[in-house]
Amino acid sequence: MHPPTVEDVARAAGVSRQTVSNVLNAPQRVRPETRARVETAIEQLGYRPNRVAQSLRAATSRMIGYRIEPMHPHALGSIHDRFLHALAEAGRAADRHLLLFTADDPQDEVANVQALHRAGAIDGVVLYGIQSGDPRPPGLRQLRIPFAAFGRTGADAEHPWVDIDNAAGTAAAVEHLVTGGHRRIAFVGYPQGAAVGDRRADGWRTALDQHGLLDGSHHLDLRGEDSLATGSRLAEVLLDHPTPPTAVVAATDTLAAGVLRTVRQRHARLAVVGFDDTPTAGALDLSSVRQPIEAVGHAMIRALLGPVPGETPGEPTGQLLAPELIVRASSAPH
Amino acid sequence: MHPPTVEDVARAAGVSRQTVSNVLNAPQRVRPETRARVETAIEQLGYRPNRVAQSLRAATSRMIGYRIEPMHPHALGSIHDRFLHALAEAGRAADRHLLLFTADDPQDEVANVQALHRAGAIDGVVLYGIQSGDPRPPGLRQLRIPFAAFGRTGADAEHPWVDIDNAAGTAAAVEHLVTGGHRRIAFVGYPQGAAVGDRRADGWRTALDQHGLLDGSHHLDLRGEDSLATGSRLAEVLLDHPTPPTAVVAATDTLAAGVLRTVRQRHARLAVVGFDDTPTAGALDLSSVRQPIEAVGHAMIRALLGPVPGETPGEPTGQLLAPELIVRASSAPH
DNA sequence: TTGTAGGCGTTATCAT
DNA sequence: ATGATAACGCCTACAA
Repeated sequence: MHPPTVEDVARAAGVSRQTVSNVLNAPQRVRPETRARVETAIEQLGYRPNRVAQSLRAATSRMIGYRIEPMHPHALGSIHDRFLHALAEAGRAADRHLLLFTADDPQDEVANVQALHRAGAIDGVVLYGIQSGDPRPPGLRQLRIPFAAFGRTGADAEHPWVDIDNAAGTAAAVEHLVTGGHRRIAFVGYPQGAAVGDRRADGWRTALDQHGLLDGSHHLDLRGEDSLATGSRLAEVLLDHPTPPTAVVAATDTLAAGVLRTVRQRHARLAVVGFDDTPTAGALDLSSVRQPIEAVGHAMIRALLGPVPGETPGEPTGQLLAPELIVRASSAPH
Repeated sequence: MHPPTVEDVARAAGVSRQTVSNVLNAPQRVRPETRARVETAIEQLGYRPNRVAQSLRAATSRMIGYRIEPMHPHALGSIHDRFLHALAEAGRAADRHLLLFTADDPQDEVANVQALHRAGAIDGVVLYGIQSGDPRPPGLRQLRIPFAAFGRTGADAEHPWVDIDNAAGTAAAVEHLVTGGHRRIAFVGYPQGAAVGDRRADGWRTALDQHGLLDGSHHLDLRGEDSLATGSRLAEVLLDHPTPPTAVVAATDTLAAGVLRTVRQRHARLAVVGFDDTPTAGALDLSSVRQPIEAVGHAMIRALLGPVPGETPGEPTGQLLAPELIVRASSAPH
């Protein structure tokens, strides 16, 4: 009826509880003969150590908290799905499971994390959607709750984080387009001030500059909210310019999709590269910068389980991962 | 340092551990005076009952397992995000948390669930992406592990399930279009044999029939894989027909988006309604049938925590929820 | 190499 | 109304 316990296994194998425990936790200390007997009993009974008892005993839940946010209704597709799966997969490799919880806002998130941590339900937490000046890292640090952040706040020296090298992504897009013969390459991004958006703009600008293509291209840097309509509208602006670009680097696939729509409507020629490699990109045959999310997942679990931040000050706390450009038809040389 | 325990609270309040426990679990049995003292101590120490100890004691983890699948790369956007959040939110209301795990396939999923259940890590599991003939429900039933399924397998009498009334969704779309004056309304869906797709086709056909509009509309029922390209191609076929439809009901937003693309390219007039109300629909101003995912989440938690299946045979085990049509510009009357 | 004892934090049972 | 005892299943000493 109830799952078997060490006691049951011990009885079945004719040994004591502790020998069973030893077989599992320190096999070398048990005579092969006895071990075999115990292992057979374990097999036959289908015994699994009770994780709850283990947790109580070890004062460790082997659970990692993760706040699942309501979906942004305007986002055409995000990498959140991929991230969560990658995190779960990375957790499996480290014998950790994810505990999902909800919260009303970042403050509430910290409060819920504290409650879960005090209750012994989680050992730490992974933070997603980090913004500049995000209150969660300092909050959790003060509570001395282990965490790792996906993204940077601007004050990241004191806690573990993992981030994508956004600038490298747009730079790679520019390289690719320059190689394809393009000389006037525009950028369509979201408003200045958003950290991620600014870094993506930086990569574009820097790469252009390295090829001496930056002069007089101020009209080629357009910003707006992250939506299909905005992408569409900004593409109109670009195409209507006397010296229009021949290629566009977009800060997101959503913006890129908007650009593509205008391009198709006007039968214009304009190479486009997006960012994030969402399913939308695949569907539209849109070249896109792909974030190495699986690697991020592993890095975050490692960062979280690694040395406690603050204990060895001065150590590197962060990790920057390079994205990869996926080339599709939208940026094929004419 | 370590979180406070009942012991600490008891000491602080000058009572025994059990009185503290009583204050929390049977307040009426404690003298108001004492209770107040204990509650103050709890407050001051920030005491939270240790969930792990509670679980060990109660032989219940208050955790619900959920397998997170890798994202389908071709899906333009799915309701999975919404579903997972809804489930977590519903769980919160019932003092349950979700434990995420991964698996290679349905078989592996059942095996992992069994392991987690034996280990006391989860009390039950929620099944997503149910297919006809899905092996998971019978597998879990045999293992006597509580579960609830989102969707139906075709043999659902013996376990709790929650499903969307897919036929009602497409029927509502047809009603809407008929009201708008349309007489030739096509259906674009995925191949026959897929249960969900067939039900959506059924709703379309039934509603058309009720209005006497079904005659000679065989050429208006087209199927293909769920992709943008397919939607696009099938729209071409429809528009090229001597008596083309004036409206289309699509089985998914992805297919609908493909239809829309063709419509725009050819400057054709064709009302379109999609299914799932994904972010894509919002971005394209596409009317779409919205699944009541939040309600599904609550229903599933209730179903899971409800009476154990099989104990009271003959009871209704399932629940069918009606979707809602979201009207946008794509189906506006001409 | 194997067994005995104790305790992780909680709560139900039973006494006072 | 409150307190002592025991048990959930496991594991880390320590003892034999």
